[in-house]
Amino acid sequence: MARVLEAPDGHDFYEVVYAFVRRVPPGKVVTYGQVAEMVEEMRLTARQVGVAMRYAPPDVPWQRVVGAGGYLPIAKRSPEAMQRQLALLRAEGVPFHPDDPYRVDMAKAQWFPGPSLFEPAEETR
DNA sequence: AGATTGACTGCAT
DNA sequence: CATGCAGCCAATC
Repeated sequence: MARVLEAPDGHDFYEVVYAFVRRVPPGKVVTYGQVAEMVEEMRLTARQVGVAMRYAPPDVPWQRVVGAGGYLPIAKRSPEAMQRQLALLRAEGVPFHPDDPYRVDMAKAQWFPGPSLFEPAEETR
């Protein structure tokens, strides 16, 4: 049976991940792997970020975290959640590939943080 | 303490 | 291009 991981208490890496994701501006996205790298000192893996997103508080824009290459890996686990994410992203104006409506155009939509995770976003070229 | 699971990823087939 | 699988780390049992 698939066990459900308990929601984190809130004093671990989850909070750091949430703080980072909250900085992703509307219309932009980051990848699970990217977030893991940003919090590199904590030795996170993309999977852990996924778990963190699953239990993300309401104020965290979880939909702005996508899979590598702009795909939505959540599709395998939960097609419904994928549809919701898709709708939210489109509503924000996130660009998708013209020939693949299920794939985010990372070249245009990927967001990169400033030098510090807590610094305001810097201009993305 | 060992096995299992999970909003992942990259390489192999 | 589609599947499969091992590696990744923390939480659970």
